[in-house]
Amino acid sequence: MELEPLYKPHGVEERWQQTWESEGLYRADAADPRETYVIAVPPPNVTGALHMGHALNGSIQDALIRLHRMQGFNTLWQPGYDHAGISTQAVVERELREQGTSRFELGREKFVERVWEWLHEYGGIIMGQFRRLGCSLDYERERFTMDDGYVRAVMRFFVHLYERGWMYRDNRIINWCSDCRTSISDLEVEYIDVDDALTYARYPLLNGEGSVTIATVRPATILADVAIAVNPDDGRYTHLIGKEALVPVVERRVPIIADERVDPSFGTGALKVTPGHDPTDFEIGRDHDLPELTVIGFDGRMTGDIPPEYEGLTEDEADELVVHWLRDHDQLEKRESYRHAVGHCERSGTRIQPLVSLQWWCDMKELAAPAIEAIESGRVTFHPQVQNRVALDWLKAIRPWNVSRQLWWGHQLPIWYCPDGHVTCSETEPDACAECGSPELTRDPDVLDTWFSSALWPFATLGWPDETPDLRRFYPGDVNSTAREIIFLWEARMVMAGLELIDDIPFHDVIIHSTILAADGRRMSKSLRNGIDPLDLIDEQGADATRYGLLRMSSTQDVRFSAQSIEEGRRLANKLWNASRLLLLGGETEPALRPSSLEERWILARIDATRAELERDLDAFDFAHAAERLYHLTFDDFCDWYLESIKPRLTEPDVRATAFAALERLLKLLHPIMPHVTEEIWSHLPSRESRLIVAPWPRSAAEFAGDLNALEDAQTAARIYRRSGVRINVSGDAKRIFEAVVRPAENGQGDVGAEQARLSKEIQRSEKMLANEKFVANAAPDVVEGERQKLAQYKAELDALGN
RNA sequence: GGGCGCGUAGCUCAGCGGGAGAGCACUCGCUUCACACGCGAGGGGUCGCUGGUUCGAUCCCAGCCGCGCCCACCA
Repeated sequence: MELEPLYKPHGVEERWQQTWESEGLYRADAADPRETYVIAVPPPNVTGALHMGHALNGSIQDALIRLHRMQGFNTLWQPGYDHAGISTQAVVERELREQGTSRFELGREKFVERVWEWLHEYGGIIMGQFRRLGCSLDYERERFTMDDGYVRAVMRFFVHLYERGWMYRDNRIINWCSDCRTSISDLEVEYIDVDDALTYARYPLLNGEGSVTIATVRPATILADVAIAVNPDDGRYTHLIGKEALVPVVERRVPIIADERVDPSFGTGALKVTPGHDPTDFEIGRDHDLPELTVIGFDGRMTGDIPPEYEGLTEDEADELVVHWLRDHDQLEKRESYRHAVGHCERSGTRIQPLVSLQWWCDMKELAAPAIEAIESGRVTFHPQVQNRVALDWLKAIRPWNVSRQLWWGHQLPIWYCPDGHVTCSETEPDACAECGSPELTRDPDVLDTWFSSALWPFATLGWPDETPDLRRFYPGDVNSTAREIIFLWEARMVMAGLELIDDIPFHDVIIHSTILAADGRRMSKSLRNGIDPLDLIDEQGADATRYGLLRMSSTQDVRFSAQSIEEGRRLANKLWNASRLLLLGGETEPALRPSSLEERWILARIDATRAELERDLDAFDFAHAAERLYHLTFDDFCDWYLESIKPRLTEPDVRATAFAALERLLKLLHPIMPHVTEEIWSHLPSRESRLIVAPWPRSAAEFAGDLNALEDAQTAARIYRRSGVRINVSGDAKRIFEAVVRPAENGQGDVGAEQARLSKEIQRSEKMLANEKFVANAAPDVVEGERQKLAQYKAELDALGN
């Protein structure tokens, strides 16, 4: 094969991806007795396409998987998809709308069929895109949160919780999205600052003169008022507690009650209580046994026991009408502009409507306790560590989870009702009501929150609830890597579910990776059009460059996308390619460790030291430093010093054999991050016993450790020569290296004076420090000793310059 | 309102108690027979501001200014 001077990833990468997969090298086998290393991929939405977050996370997980595969672990990287209830349903509904129909016209059964059809046609493309990134997932194991086995796991989980007594049905206030037409969990509500008007309305007091004024941003909800509440310690109002007031418009008599949840400093200090449409009011209402009136329906329009002119109005229209009424009746005190945070559905962007609704809830307290213990004891650790606290704070303040969704796409609740309203909970369809034996059963139409099934991912993908060999072998897993925003939605719930159902944590380490922001520092988003498609990067620069770049720019915090980092990766791939060409163009030689000189032992020591550092980096999930380290090992150590220094001797068989052996090790270290170019080069090397992807990770080479500083004399001589033009005396190995590395052309640009001045300055600084008695007395001995050595070094170099 | 984090070279970021670093960009010199997607040399920073601790502070502490994220039922 012709080795061109420019490495072209296109074609090469696809070829290796196909080879690796078709040779079964991604496969994990439960019968393989070696120690396991397991990662379950965060299942992407089945409707989605690869974005920057997936690409970074894929690079992270694949680096870990490939490292451990080479280290001899039985590695499993589990692939699959999430059915993504709301967004998938929304995608198909949009298509139906475009076709002039709707899911209601189709009916539930037909609609669900339609979703499956849509998915078969357009869904599930990301695994192909992960392949293009070079991700070594065991693709034959692909799972879907809606496949038959998985549905069984979800049903089992629900029934388990029901039987535990943690799953209950209750009329409570929920977050209603009138666009998605479903409730959503607290975690899916996004608070956005909104400019509203704060309306001050006078409520006349009954049996007496005067009125009490309340402030509200939602005048329409006045129609559902059932009380006025004041803080018991608010002296302005204590005399009113126990009295009654008249609600405007509907002229309802309501009590004035005391509750410490009322903030005296807000508005007038008097709160209109609307349990049907406000979470705080709902709590107050429950504690004071107040009725829960509803005046806004699931469609966002006015409804219920209201004056006829309000029926069917939108909330905004009703607001206006109420304000008119107040003005007409001289009960409008004032309106002022008011900016505050209002909950919106993070998916549709619609303003959340707090509504009282009959829903299924999961009490999380007892599930959370073992998860808290697991994190506090360190059995599960988040990286970076600060996230442990974040997760713990949430778990310790955990609230009931509204798990039912008013959708058609998802896992329908395993709940049946008989005509008498008895509840039967069963994994499979029951014949009769568990309580009264009635055969007339109706299944609850709701489906479960998507995250309910996601919580089972680490073990449902391995066959749970069956005791499969895979489950026994590959559970618990090792690592889970994900974005920060799903710590609560997913990570915490996987830990809870794993501990509850299998009595063991699902993984030991959770990597919370960077969010890659656009170059302008904002989130990448479709609407802002500031996103970058990772597939474009792969096409333009190659998967290796993309992987390297993403890891290089990653951090423990959010980062701006850096095109330069990807570019750096491309140059690294090209550099490796050309370094290999240098050796290969001289003909094949069997790799063998036969170092006969200082510089040869030195590069082996450098590679080994980098191996150890790299292992530490990856162990700490510090991918940026891992990438940086490999870059410098390749460019500086391997190419600029080692290859340059042995070039004149590249015809000697032992030098060549050693160089190939050193290159082998270099390729191995780089493979987890840049799998394709390394495998490609590897395939050109003589005597390959296996693919690089499954080649053994280099063992530590302690025998070369003593040669780590071996190059120093030659490096000092070269540096002085290049800067000053002065050739200082070196001998032996150092002289040979010097001659090989320094080119005659570099002569003539040196400036002796500048170099002398620089050294003199350093000497001055060092001498001043050492003359400080307090420094010598107080500083750590090794620091003082180090400073003395530096001074001696500077002086020696200055002497060498002929001073 | 509570919590967390960040402000270091033109850009993107490391460093986090003893000489201010990397990559890119910039300047200069090299058509060196692996690579000009290269090699060598260099310019560029009061390390957000103000105090404090220390022999010594970019690094620790306090306060301030600016930016970001998360959590939270203030109508």
